[in-house]
Amino acid sequence: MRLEGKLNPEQMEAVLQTEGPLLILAGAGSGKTRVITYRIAHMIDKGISPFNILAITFTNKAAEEMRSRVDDLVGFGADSIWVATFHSTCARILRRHIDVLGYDTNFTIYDTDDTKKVVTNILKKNSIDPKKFPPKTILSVISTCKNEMVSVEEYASTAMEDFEKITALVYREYQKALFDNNALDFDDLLLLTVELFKKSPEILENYRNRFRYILVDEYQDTNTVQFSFIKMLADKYRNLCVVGDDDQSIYRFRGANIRNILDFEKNYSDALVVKLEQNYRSTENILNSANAVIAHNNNRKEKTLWSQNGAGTKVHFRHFDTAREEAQFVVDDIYTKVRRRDCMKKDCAILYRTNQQSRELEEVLLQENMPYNIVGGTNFYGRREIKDILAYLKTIANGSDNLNVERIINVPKRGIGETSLGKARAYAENNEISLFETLLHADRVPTLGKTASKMMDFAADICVFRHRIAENEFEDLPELIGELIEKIGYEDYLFENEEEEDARDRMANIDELITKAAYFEEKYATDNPDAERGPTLQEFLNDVSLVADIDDVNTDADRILLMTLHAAKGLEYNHVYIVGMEDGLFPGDRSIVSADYEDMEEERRLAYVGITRAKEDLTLTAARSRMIRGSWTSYPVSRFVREIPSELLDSSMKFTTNTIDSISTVEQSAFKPNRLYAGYTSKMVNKKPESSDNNVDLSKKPYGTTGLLKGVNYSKPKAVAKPVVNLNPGLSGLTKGSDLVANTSFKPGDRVNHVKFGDGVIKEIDNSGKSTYITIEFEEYGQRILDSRFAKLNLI
DNA sequence: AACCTTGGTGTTTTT
DNA sequence: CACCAAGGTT
Repeated sequence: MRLEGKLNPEQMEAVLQTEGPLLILAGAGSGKTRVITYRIAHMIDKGISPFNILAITFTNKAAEEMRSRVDDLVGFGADSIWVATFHSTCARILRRHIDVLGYDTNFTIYDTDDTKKVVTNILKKNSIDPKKFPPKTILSVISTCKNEMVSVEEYASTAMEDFEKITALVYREYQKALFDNNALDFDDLLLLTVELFKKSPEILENYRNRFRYILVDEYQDTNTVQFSFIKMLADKYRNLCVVGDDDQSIYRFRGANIRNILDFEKNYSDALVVKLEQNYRSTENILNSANAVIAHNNNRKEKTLWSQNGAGTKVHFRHFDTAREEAQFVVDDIYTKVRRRDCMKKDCAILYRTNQQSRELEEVLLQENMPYNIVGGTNFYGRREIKDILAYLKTIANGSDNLNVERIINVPKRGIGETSLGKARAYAENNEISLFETLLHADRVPTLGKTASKMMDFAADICVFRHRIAENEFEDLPELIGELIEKIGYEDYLFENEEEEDARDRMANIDELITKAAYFEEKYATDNPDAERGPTLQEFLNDVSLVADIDDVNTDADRILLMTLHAAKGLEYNHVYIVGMEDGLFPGDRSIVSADYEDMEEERRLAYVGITRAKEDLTLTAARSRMIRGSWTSYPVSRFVREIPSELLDSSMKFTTNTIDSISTVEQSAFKPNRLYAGYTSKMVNKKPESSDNNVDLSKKPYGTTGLLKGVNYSKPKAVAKPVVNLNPGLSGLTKGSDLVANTSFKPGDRVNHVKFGDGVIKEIDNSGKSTYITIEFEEYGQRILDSRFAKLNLI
């Protein structure tokens, strides 16, 4: 392979340095991916076995791209390089060895939804008020602990305040619950791998010898446990190359430790440091704008990015009255460019700070008939029907996973309600067995009655699938999923319980899941050409649990792409629009009021990332008011816009100076440091901007919001209140409704009092149906038919 | 047991 | 606004 003429001197230096610790500080657009791929290709050229190379990327998409580009360069062998994300790398390692830590290798990976349910259950069990101690907050503390490798004991020993003590308690029970369910959260994947390495030096040695050459991309976004993982692996051969840009560190909120990159030279004193400062991506106006913004940060490695791409057009800034007008402008602008053949739709990206901002844009795009793709937001794998089917598959794969069993036990409806489930749950706990095990032998659970057989039928169905998988009876994953849906009657269930249109949409989603499974089979066959079998169910579930939104984006289709600034990292587009450039939105109000200046610096880095995504053309927009959380809110123009020198800006706004004084008085008045929110709402500004006449009905879209999504009710069975009148004098308290029917002590002609309808006379008692229905003529409410199981009646 | 309505609440970004 | 949990109704 020839390197001459393909790389600049710094890039060349990085590529040729294959041994020892190496830090590549790669500015935005400086040809980072090119350096990485050439470096790997060069290593293989030199005779290093691809089998000994580990490359960690941030997303699966980046991994795939890296592999295919190395493949293009070397022509063969690239498929034996281990290229994967931190999380999937650890998941793969743990699938082999986690039994060392007492877990079973068929563990389930819990997503944020799942972990929130676990914590909510723990709070309930301990009668802790979720209002005072929100699960989300507790979880974020637990996550921080895990990222920082702080064990339950360590955290508990330092816990002083109430919140910390509660969190310590929940942390302990949470970890136990995950263990009992044989489940891991995202952070566990990293943490337990490090623990595994500590516990078993042989296993560590094994991987050290395999991964003699390690490369980590996006190093600025690694956290402490990831650092530890890498360090353990790299310590023997010390061939560690890390690539990153401290100015693009945007994941502090999830534990990324910028010191990892800033202190790399301290940790590896013999490290070679290469700086890539020539930008090949953007025009000078765009690059200089980015440089000007990021220069306002203090905590950074000094560097100056330069470009030879020519000045290009200025950066555009447009200010609108409403978010709707802003969206309309962006869509019209793209439409005009596309019509003039300046670019294709897929050359355009619209970026925003928060996912909810996509809604307004989506409405306009639909209205204008512009094809688009939204990255993330309402996650495909978060949809109810997908979670249901996956919960079945996870139950088939891992019988200890109580959470997923609870999700599906009555979906589709099997007549197993909260009361019976509560009994089974209690039995499982008392006997220290899993819920699934209990269901399998539900006849041993006292007082379940007929529900026991329903439970056993359910458990038996699952067992049949397990057995058939073990016997290799399924051709492939799509066949397995197809038969599962058939067996449980999921399609009928959807159509019986929902509007036809909604049910159809959900089935379309399930078809999509089956398509993904088929695609996974295909990819597996390509990646493992010598494999004698297809992928296992676990491997599929692994993959599904660890996809990032961005991984699924189809870049071939000619569509406008919409995504958050975070999702855009690592990507580039000819035409970039960043919407919602408002102080309060971007930077977010939290970072504005925060006492920690790092919060604002991280927002600024995010702005830097956004700006540097643009190659030719960058447009920034803002709205004077927009609907946020149901009320109209106004924010001033973002400081990041004002940090761009005016000579680089083509602006509709009159800047007098680049200070806060250039904002109108009304907007300035919003800047009260002691207020939680930096904006003001419709109560303060009496303006309700236009709406409606060209509104697109979003409710027609699939997975509309209201009424469709029903969570599983995990509420603890509460003590049953004594009925006003014991309808069944033979039994004390309430039992199953059907038992009451025969013994009802009312008869036609009786005068009764109803708790809500007042007094009345019984006209008729009908017990031909599944319950007893009492027809009563009320004095004030007229004739009513009440169900004897629930009606609270007093004989008078 | 299942459904529907109400009310209270929270808010970035994501593997 | 939009989501969820709790409570009431059939």
